[in-house]
Amino acid sequence: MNQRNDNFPLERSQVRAMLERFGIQPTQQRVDIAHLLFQRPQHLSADQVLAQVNTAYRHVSKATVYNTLGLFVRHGLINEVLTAPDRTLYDSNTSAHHHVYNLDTGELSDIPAGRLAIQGDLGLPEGTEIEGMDLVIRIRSRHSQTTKP
Amino acid sequence: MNQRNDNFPLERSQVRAMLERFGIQPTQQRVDIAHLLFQRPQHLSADQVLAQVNTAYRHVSKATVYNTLGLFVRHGLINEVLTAPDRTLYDSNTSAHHHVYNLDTGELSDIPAGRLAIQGDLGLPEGTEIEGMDLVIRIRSRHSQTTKP
DNA sequence: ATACAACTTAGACTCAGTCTAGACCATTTT
DNA sequence: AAAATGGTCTAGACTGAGTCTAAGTTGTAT
Repeated sequence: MNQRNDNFPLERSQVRAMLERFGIQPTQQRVDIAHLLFQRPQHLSADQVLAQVNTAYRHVSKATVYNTLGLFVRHGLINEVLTAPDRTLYDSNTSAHHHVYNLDTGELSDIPAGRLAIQGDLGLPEGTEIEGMDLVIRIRSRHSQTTKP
Repeated sequence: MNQRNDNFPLERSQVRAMLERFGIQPTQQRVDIAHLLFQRPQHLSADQVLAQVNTAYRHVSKATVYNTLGLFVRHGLINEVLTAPDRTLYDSNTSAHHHVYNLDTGELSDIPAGRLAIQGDLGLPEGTEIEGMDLVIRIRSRHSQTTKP
Protein backbone atom coordinates (compact mmCIF):
# COMPACT_ATOMS: atom_id res chain seq x y z
CA MET A 1 0.00 0.00 0.00
CA ASN A 2 1.19 3.44 -0.98
CA GLN A 3 1.71 5.93 1.79
CA ARG A 4 -1.17 8.30 2.18
CA ASN A 5 -1.53 11.03 4.72
CA ASP A 6 -1.39 11.45 8.46
CA ASN A 7 -1.56 15.14 9.22
CA PHE A 8 -4.81 16.95 8.75
CA PRO A 9 -5.55 19.47 7.39
CA LEU A 10 -3.57 19.28 4.17
CA GLU A 11 -2.50 22.39 2.29
CA ARG A 12 -3.07 22.62 -1.44
CA SER A 13 0.60 21.99 -2.19
CA GLN A 14 0.55 18.85 -0.06
CA VAL A 15 -2.65 17.71 -1.77
CA ARG A 16 -1.04 18.19 -5.16
CA ALA A 17 2.01 16.21 -4.07
CA MET A 18 -0.17 13.41 -2.74
CA LEU A 19 -2.14 13.16 -5.99
CA GLU A 20 1.09 12.94 -7.95
CA ARG A 21 2.43 10.30 -5.60
CA PHE A 22 -0.64 8.23 -6.45
CA GLY A 23 -0.23 8.76 -10.18
CA ILE A 24 -3.19 11.12 -10.48
CA GLN A 25 -2.89 14.25 -12.60
CA PRO A 26 -3.57 17.13 -10.20
CA THR A 27 -6.11 19.22 -12.06
CA GLN A 28 -7.83 22.21 -10.49
CA GLN A 29 -11.02 20.27 -9.75
CA ARG A 30 -9.26 17.23 -8.32
CA VAL A 31 -7.15 19.36 -6.03
CA ASP A 32 -10.27 21.20 -4.88
CA ILE A 33 -12.09 17.97 -4.07
CA ALA A 34 -9.10 16.36 -2.36
CA HIS A 35 -8.41 19.54 -0.42
CA LEU A 36 -11.98 19.47 0.86
CA LEU A 37 -11.80 15.77 1.78
CA PHE A 38 -8.47 16.05 3.59
CA GLN A 39 -9.35 19.01 5.77
CA ARG A 40 -9.94 16.40 8.44
CA PRO A 41 -10.73 12.69 8.64
CA GLN A 42 -14.39 12.59 7.64
CA HIS A 43 -17.16 10.67 5.95
CA LEU A 44 -18.97 12.47 3.14
CA SER A 45 -21.54 11.41 0.58
CA ALA A 46 -21.04 12.33 -3.07
CA ASP A 47 -23.89 14.79 -2.66
CA GLN A 48 -22.24 16.49 0.27
CA VAL A 49 -18.95 16.74 -1.60
CA LEU A 50 -20.77 18.30 -4.54
CA ALA A 51 -22.54 20.84 -2.33
CA GLN A 52 -19.53 21.73 -0.21
CA VAL A 53 -17.05 22.02 -3.03
CA ASN A 54 -19.43 24.32 -4.87
CA THR A 55 -19.82 26.49 -1.79
CA ALA A 56 -16.20 26.82 -0.78
CA TYR A 57 -14.42 26.44 -4.12
CA ARG A 58 -15.22 27.12 -7.75
CA HIS A 59 -18.07 25.31 -9.45
CA VAL A 60 -17.51 21.61 -10.22
CA SER A 61 -20.05 19.52 -12.12
CA LYS A 62 -21.84 16.50 -10.72
CA ALA A 63 -20.22 14.18 -13.26
CA THR A 64 -16.76 15.35 -12.25
CA VAL A 65 -17.44 14.83 -8.56
CA TYR A 66 -18.58 11.25 -9.16
CA ASN A 67 -15.73 10.54 -11.57
CA THR A 68 -13.17 12.01 -9.20
CA LEU A 69 -14.41 10.16 -6.13
CA GLY A 70 -14.38 6.90 -8.11
CA LEU A 71 -10.88 7.68 -9.30
CA PHE A 72 -9.64 8.37 -5.77
CA VAL A 73 -11.16 5.11 -4.56
CA ARG A 74 -9.61 3.04 -7.36
CA HIS A 75 -6.23 4.54 -6.62
CA GLY A 76 -6.58 3.88 -2.91
CA LEU A 77 -6.57 7.51 -1.82
CA ILE A 78 -9.87 7.28 0.02
CA ASN A 79 -12.26 4.49 0.97
CA GLU A 80 -15.83 3.81 0.02
CA VAL A 81 -18.02 2.80 2.94
CA LEU A 82 -21.35 1.10 2.31
CA THR A 83 -23.61 1.74 5.28
CA ALA A 84 -27.12 1.31 3.94
CA PRO A 85 -28.53 1.07 0.42
CA ASP A 86 -28.33 4.54 -1.13
CA ARG A 87 -25.93 5.74 1.54
CA THR A 88 -22.45 5.39 0.13
CA LEU A 89 -19.92 7.45 2.02
CA TYR A 90 -16.36 8.43 1.14
CA ASP A 91 -13.86 8.27 3.94
CA SER A 92 -10.73 10.39 4.10
CA ASN A 93 -9.46 8.63 7.19
CA THR A 94 -6.40 6.96 5.77
CA SER A 95 -5.45 4.75 8.68
CA ALA A 96 -6.67 1.17 8.98
CA HIS A 97 -9.95 1.15 10.84
CA HIS A 98 -13.47 -0.20 11.00
CA HIS A 99 -16.85 1.46 11.23
CA VAL A 100 -19.81 1.75 13.53
CA TYR A 101 -22.99 2.84 11.81
CA ASN A 102 -25.91 4.06 13.88
CA LEU A 103 -29.07 2.98 12.06
CA ASP A 104 -31.19 5.53 13.91
CA THR A 105 -29.09 8.65 13.49
CA GLY A 106 -27.26 7.72 10.29
CA GLU A 107 -24.02 8.66 12.03
CA LEU A 108 -20.87 6.77 11.08
CA SER A 109 -17.91 6.60 13.44
CA ASP A 110 -14.53 4.93 13.44
CA ILE A 111 -12.91 2.14 15.38
CA PRO A 112 -9.12 2.04 15.06
CA ALA A 113 -8.04 -1.29 13.61
CA GLY A 114 -5.82 -1.83 16.62
CA ARG A 115 -8.83 -2.13 18.89
CA LEU A 116 -10.07 -5.22 17.07
CA ALA A 117 -8.30 -8.37 16.00
CA ILE A 118 -9.58 -10.41 13.10
CA GLN A 119 -7.90 -13.76 12.86
CA GLY A 120 -8.42 -16.92 10.91
CA ASP A 121 -8.13 -18.66 7.61
CA LEU A 122 -10.00 -16.95 4.78
CA GLY A 123 -9.35 -19.72 2.29
CA LEU A 124 -9.50 -17.36 -0.67
CA PRO A 125 -9.91 -18.83 -4.16
CA GLU A 126 -6.76 -19.39 -6.20
CA GLY A 127 -5.56 -16.34 -8.14
CA THR A 128 -7.41 -13.72 -6.14
CA GLU A 129 -6.21 -11.05 -3.77
CA ILE A 130 -7.80 -8.94 -1.09
CA GLU A 131 -8.81 -5.51 -2.29
CA GLY A 132 -10.42 -4.36 0.92
CA MET A 133 -11.90 -5.63 4.13
CA ASP A 134 -14.83 -3.76 5.50
CA LEU A 135 -16.26 -4.40 8.88
CA VAL A 136 -19.36 -2.36 9.56
CA ILE A 137 -21.03 -2.78 12.93
CA ARG A 138 -24.62 -1.62 12.78
CA ILE A 139 -26.00 -0.33 16.05
CA ARG A 140 -29.35 1.01 17.12
CA SER A 141 -30.56 2.98 20.12
CA ARG A 142 -32.03 0.56 22.66
CA HIS A 143 -35.48 2.12 22.87
CA SER A 144 -36.23 2.34 19.14
CA GLN A 145 -37.31 -1.16 18.29
CA THR A 146 -38.56 -2.04 14.82
CA THR A 147 -39.18 -5.67 15.73
CA LYS A 148 -42.11 -6.60 17.92
CA PRO A 149 -41.50 -6.13 21.65
CA MET B 1 -31.64 -13.92 18.79
CA ASN B 2 -34.71 -15.91 17.85
CA GLN B 3 -34.12 -19.32 16.39
CA ARG B 4 -34.34 -19.39 12.64
CA ASN B 5 -33.81 -22.34 10.40
CA ASP B 6 -31.18 -24.96 9.83
CA ASN B 7 -32.62 -27.49 7.40
CA PHE B 8 -33.05 -26.54 3.79
CA PRO B 9 -35.29 -26.74 1.86
CA LEU B 10 -38.26 -25.68 3.96
CA GLU B 11 -41.77 -26.85 3.19
CA ARG B 12 -44.60 -24.36 3.08
CA SER B 13 -45.94 -25.47 6.46
CA GLN B 14 -42.52 -24.98 8.01
CA VAL B 15 -42.24 -21.57 6.37
CA ARG B 16 -45.61 -20.58 7.79
CA ALA B 17 -44.56 -21.74 11.24
CA MET B 18 -41.32 -19.81 11.02
CA LEU B 19 -43.10 -16.60 10.03
CA GLU B 20 -45.45 -16.95 12.96
CA ARG B 21 -42.55 -17.63 15.30
CA PHE B 22 -41.14 -14.27 14.20
CA GLY B 23 -44.43 -12.47 14.68
CA ILE B 24 -45.09 -12.05 10.96
CA GLN B 25 -48.57 -12.67 9.61
CA PRO B 26 -48.15 -15.47 7.06
CA THR B 27 -50.00 -14.15 4.04
CA GLN B 28 -49.97 -15.93 0.70
CA GLN B 29 -47.35 -13.61 -0.77
CA ARG B 30 -45.06 -13.69 2.25
CA VAL B 31 -45.12 -17.47 2.36
CA ASP B 32 -44.33 -17.59 -1.35
CA ILE B 33 -41.36 -15.27 -0.99
CA ALA B 34 -40.03 -17.00 2.13
CA HIS B 35 -40.51 -20.41 0.54
CA LEU B 36 -38.43 -19.27 -2.41
CA LEU B 37 -35.69 -17.82 -0.19
CA PHE B 38 -35.44 -20.86 2.06
CA GLN B 39 -35.15 -23.46 -0.68
CA ARG B 40 -31.45 -23.30 0.06
CA PRO B 41 -28.96 -20.86 1.62
CA GLN B 42 -28.59 -18.26 -1.11
CA HIS B 43 -27.99 -14.61 -1.95
CA LEU B 44 -30.63 -12.95 -4.10
CA SER B 45 -31.27 -9.38 -5.16
CA ALA B 46 -34.75 -7.91 -4.86
CA ASP B 47 -34.96 -8.06 -8.63
CA GLN B 48 -34.15 -11.74 -8.71
CA VAL B 49 -36.69 -12.47 -6.00
CA LEU B 50 -39.31 -10.58 -8.00
CA ALA B 51 -38.50 -12.46 -11.20
CA GLN B 52 -38.27 -15.90 -9.61
CA VAL B 53 -41.35 -15.61 -7.45
CA ASN B 54 -43.35 -14.54 -10.48
CA THR B 55 -42.07 -17.49 -12.47
CA ALA B 56 -42.55 -20.23 -9.91
CA TYR B 57 -45.48 -18.87 -7.85
CA ARG B 58 -48.41 -16.59 -8.42
CA HIS B 59 -47.85 -12.97 -9.40
CA VAL B 60 -46.52 -10.65 -6.67
CA SER B 61 -46.04 -6.92 -7.19
CA LYS B 62 -42.74 -5.12 -6.99
CA ALA B 63 -43.88 -3.06 -4.00
CA THR B 64 -44.78 -6.18 -2.07
CA VAL B 65 -41.44 -7.83 -2.79
CA TYR B 66 -39.57 -4.79 -1.48
CA ASN B 67 -41.87 -4.40 1.51
CA THR B 68 -41.62 -8.08 2.37
CA LEU B 69 -37.85 -8.28 2.09
CA GLY B 70 -37.53 -5.21 4.29
CA LEU B 71 -39.95 -6.76 6.78
CA PHE B 72 -37.99 -10.02 6.89
CA VAL B 73 -34.76 -8.10 7.47
CA ARG B 74 -36.21 -5.98 10.28
CA HIS B 75 -37.50 -9.11 11.98
CA GLY B 76 -34.17 -10.86 11.63
CA LEU B 77 -35.37 -13.62 9.33
CA ILE B 78 -32.84 -12.89 6.62
CA ASN B 79 -29.85 -10.60 6.26
CA GLU B 80 -29.15 -7.72 3.97
CA VAL B 81 -25.68 -7.76 2.45
CA LEU B 82 -24.25 -4.59 0.94
CA THR B 83 -21.63 -5.55 -1.59
CA ALA B 84 -21.39 -2.57 -3.90
CA PRO B 85 -23.60 0.48 -4.41
CA ASP B 86 -26.76 -0.69 -6.20
CA ARG B 87 -26.03 -4.34 -5.39
CA THR B 88 -27.97 -5.14 -2.25
CA LEU B 89 -28.40 -8.87 -1.70
CA TYR B 90 -30.69 -10.77 0.63
CA ASP B 91 -29.18 -13.76 2.35
CA SER B 92 -31.20 -16.74 3.55
CA ASN B 93 -28.19 -18.32 5.21
CA THR B 94 -29.27 -18.12 8.80
CA SER B 95 -26.06 -19.18 10.52
CA ALA B 96 -23.48 -16.65 11.66
CA HIS B 97 -21.05 -16.02 8.85
CA HIS B 98 -19.13 -13.44 6.87
CA HIS B 99 -18.85 -12.70 3.17
CA VAL B 100 -16.33 -12.66 0.38
CA TYR B 101 -17.32 -10.51 -2.57
CA ASN B 102 -15.51 -10.89 -5.87
CA LEU B 103 -15.42 -7.44 -7.46
CA ASP B 104 -14.73 -8.88 -10.89
CA THR B 105 -17.36 -11.58 -11.09
CA GLY B 106 -19.93 -10.10 -8.70
CA GLU B 107 -20.03 -13.47 -6.93
CA LEU B 108 -20.69 -13.52 -3.20
CA SER B 109 -19.63 -16.47 -1.06
CA ASP B 110 -19.73 -17.31 2.62
CA ILE B 111 -17.15 -17.77 5.34
CA PRO B 112 -18.49 -19.58 8.42
CA ALA B 113 -18.12 -17.38 11.48
CA GLY B 114 -16.13 -20.13 13.15
CA ARG B 115 -13.30 -19.68 10.70
CA LEU B 116 -12.68 -16.11 11.83
CA ALA B 117 -12.32 -14.61 15.25
CA ILE B 118 -13.10 -10.97 15.85
CA GLN B 119 -11.97 -9.81 19.25
CA GLY B 120 -11.61 -6.53 21.00
CA ASP B 121 -13.33 -3.65 22.71
CA LEU B 122 -15.91 -1.89 20.59
CA GLY B 123 -16.55 0.87 23.09
CA LEU B 124 -20.10 1.41 21.89
CA PRO B 125 -21.90 4.60 22.89
CA GLU B 126 -24.14 4.47 25.95
CA GLY B 127 -27.68 3.23 25.27
CA THR B 128 -26.99 1.50 21.99
CA GLU B 129 -26.93 -2.14 21.04
CA ILE B 130 -25.52 -4.13 18.18
CA GLU B 131 -28.02 -4.85 15.45
CA GLY B 132 -25.64 -6.60 13.10
CA MET B 133 -21.99 -6.99 12.28
CA ASP B 134 -21.09 -7.30 8.66
CA LEU B 135 -17.66 -8.21 7.49
CA VAL B 136 -17.33 -8.12 3.72
CA ILE B 137 -13.97 -9.02 2.25
CA ARG B 138 -13.66 -7.63 -1.25
CA ILE B 139 -11.39 -9.61 -3.53
CA ARG B 140 -10.28 -9.22 -7.11
CA SER B 141 -8.63 -11.50 -9.63
CA ARG B 142 -4.89 -10.79 -9.63
CA HIS B 143 -4.53 -9.88 -13.31
CA SER B 144 -7.38 -7.37 -13.59
CA GLN B 145 -5.89 -4.16 -12.25
CA THR B 146 -7.88 -0.96 -12.21
CA THR B 147 -5.08 1.09 -10.72
CA LYS B 148 -2.10 2.11 -12.79
CA PRO B 149 0.49 -0.67 -13.23
C1' DA C 1 -73.39 -9.00 8.46
C1' DT C 2 -70.63 -5.05 9.35
C1' DA C 3 -66.71 -2.68 10.41
C1' DC C 4 -62.00 -2.21 10.87
C1' DA C 5 -57.19 -3.03 10.28
C1' DA C 6 -53.73 -5.10 7.68
C1' DC C 7 -52.11 -6.26 3.30
C1' DT C 8 -51.48 -5.97 -1.82
C1' DT C 9 -51.36 -3.69 -6.22
C1' DA C 10 -50.38 -0.82 -10.57
C1' DG C 11 -48.29 2.74 -11.81
C1' DA C 12 -46.38 7.22 -10.92
C1' DC C 13 -42.51 9.10 -8.84
C1' DT C 14 -37.73 10.09 -6.82
C1' DC C 15 -33.04 10.57 -6.85
C1' DA C 16 -28.25 8.61 -6.73
C1' DG C 17 -25.42 7.57 -10.17
C1' DT C 18 -24.18 7.07 -15.35
C1' DC C 19 -23.76 8.43 -20.05
C1' DT C 20 -23.12 11.45 -24.01
C1' DA C 21 -21.53 14.77 -27.02
C1' DG C 22 -19.30 18.76 -27.20
C1' DA C 23 -16.17 22.33 -25.07
C1' DC C 24 -11.84 23.23 -22.92
C1' DC C 25 -6.91 23.02 -22.04
C1' DA C 26 -2.08 21.73 -22.10
C1' DT C 27 1.45 19.70 -24.60
C1' DT C 28 3.64 18.03 -28.74
C1' DT C 29 4.33 18.00 -33.73
C1' DT C 30 4.97 20.22 -38.10
C1' DA D 1 2.59 29.96 -34.92
C1' DA D 2 -0.87 26.78 -36.26
C1' DA D 3 -2.57 22.30 -36.07
C1' DA D 4 -3.04 17.98 -33.99
C1' DT D 5 -3.43 15.07 -29.93
C1' DG D 6 -5.11 13.34 -25.68
C1' DG D 7 -6.86 14.01 -21.41
C1' DT D 8 -10.29 16.49 -18.67
C1' DC D 9 -14.63 18.97 -17.64
C1' DT D 10 -19.44 20.17 -18.30
C1' DA D 11 -24.69 20.49 -18.84
C1' DG D 12 -28.18 17.98 -19.27
C1' DA D 13 -30.39 13.77 -20.70
C1' DC D 14 -30.92 9.29 -19.09
C1' DT D 15 -31.28 4.84 -16.15
C1' DG D 16 -32.95 1.92 -12.74
C1' DA D 17 -33.31 0.50 -7.87
C1' DG D 18 -36.28 1.61 -4.55
C1' DT D 19 -40.40 4.45 -2.64
C1' DC D 20 -44.90 6.38 -2.53
C1' DT D 21 -49.85 6.81 -3.34
C1' DA D 22 -54.48 5.90 -3.68
C1' DA D 23 -57.55 2.41 -4.45
C1' DG D 24 -58.84 -2.36 -4.04
C1' DT D 25 -58.65 -6.90 -1.45
C1' DT D 26 -58.33 -9.91 2.37
C1' DG D 27 -58.65 -11.33 7.06
C1' DT D 28 -60.51 -10.79 11.58
C1' DA D 29 -63.11 -9.23 15.34
C1' DT D 30 -67.52 -7.50 16.92
